[in-house]
Amino acid sequence: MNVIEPSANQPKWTRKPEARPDEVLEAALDVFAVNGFAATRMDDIAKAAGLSKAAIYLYFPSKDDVFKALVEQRIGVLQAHFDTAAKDQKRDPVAGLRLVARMWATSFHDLRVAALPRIILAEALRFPELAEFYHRTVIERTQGALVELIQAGIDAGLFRQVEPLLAARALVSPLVFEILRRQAFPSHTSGPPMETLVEAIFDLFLNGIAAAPAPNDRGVKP
Amino acid sequence: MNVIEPSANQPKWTRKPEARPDEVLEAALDVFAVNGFAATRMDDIAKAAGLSKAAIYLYFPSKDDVFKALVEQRIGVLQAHFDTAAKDQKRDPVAGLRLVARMWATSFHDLRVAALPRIILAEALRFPELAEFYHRTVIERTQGALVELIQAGIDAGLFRQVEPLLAARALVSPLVFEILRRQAFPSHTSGPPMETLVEAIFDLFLNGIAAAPAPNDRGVKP
DNA sequence: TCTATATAACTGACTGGACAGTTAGTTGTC
DNA sequence: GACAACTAACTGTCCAGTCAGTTATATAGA
Repeated sequence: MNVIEPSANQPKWTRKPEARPDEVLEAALDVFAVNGFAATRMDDIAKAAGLSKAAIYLYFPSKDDVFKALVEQRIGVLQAHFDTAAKDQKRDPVAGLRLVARMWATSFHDLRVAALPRIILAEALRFPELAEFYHRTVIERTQGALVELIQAGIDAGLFRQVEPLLAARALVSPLVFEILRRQAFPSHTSGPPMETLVEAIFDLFLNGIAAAPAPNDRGVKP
Repeated sequence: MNVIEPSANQPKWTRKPEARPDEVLEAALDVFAVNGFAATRMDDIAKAAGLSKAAIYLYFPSKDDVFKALVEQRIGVLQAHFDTAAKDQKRDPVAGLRLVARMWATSFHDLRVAALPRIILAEALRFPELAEFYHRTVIERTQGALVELIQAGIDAGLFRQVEPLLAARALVSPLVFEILRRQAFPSHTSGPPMETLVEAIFDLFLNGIAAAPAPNDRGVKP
């Protein structure tokens, strides 16, 4: 929560005005992440950005639009990561899947960004187009990449003949679940750090889809 | 969305007044499920219950309390199912786990009830005590039951030496995920009905934790 | 280098609508 | 006629969005 302050006192807009929209979005992310959408006041965002509420309306037509712009900004970046990385790895499906899982963890290392999926979920009814956008840009693409990798693994005889889409969700859902869980129940967030957890989830997943003699069988007691 | 109407027209309170709180909660469930918490007006609930807004305040002190009462009412029932069933099945962990998964599907067959987890997730920040209550009554208990079953399975040599808590979440999360997904992205809800999906998810899960020669290996192509 | 003027960036104070919660009074029942 | 069940209309507050005005910057002319 970095409130932007014009150094100490006087010069009120020495900062470059063309940076303003991004500053507003940065502040908005801080505030939305803590309060969710509905409970966030434009005044809060303004204060966090070191501006007055009216100034925000110079750059964004409405509160809704601030939120949409924020999501598009952060999600665009995130999603680009995913599918370039996935494409690179078509040769080695296991490595590809592991990479996607790890990127997931690092992408959501910023807790403010991790709050976005929760907020979108919460506001999906109010912003069907936004939900649709998120689905198209993030969910479908990630899913698509995973499905391809899993299918490649099946074709190569590395994985069992599972339903790829189902398997993709089996990998993603514990990760999403964990993110949501940590936010909704902050008092029950003991346990290993995200990175370790991702490895464990991935191992379990891999064992679930691995062809008969599990290639990764540490933990098995014969 | 069954609006309660005093049959046709006149007799305005021939209904038993002691049924009123439950009628209000029933109506509230209808409305909250569609609109979420914040966007639901007390007038909406009142209308759905065939009452005036003021009448609701005769039975509940505030909107928050209506919501809390609703959650407690619906969740209490749901959770009772889970752990009795789980206790019965300690002898056969696989059957026990399968039963819990299936009960899950049937419990959330009522789409209005399925909306509750989403709403709680959305409002967790606003109602930390409610989130806490939900965690205690639903999450911890379900998790506890699953962990016991999984541990029993490991002890019996049926399952690999996995982290039981992690495995429990690996089973639950795709189910929760599916429920949330269907609500947030109603336009992308093709695919098999919940029941079929639960079976598929369960099979995949079972393969993930099964001891070396998978006891359930339909789907494997040698 | 020093005003003067134009204009860009911004703000304080306001408006209007929505809605949770209240109250004074009405309608029905026994 | 006494009491329970209920309601219409009101109150107060909160907040998104607006607007009339203020403060800084850029440019120009002297």
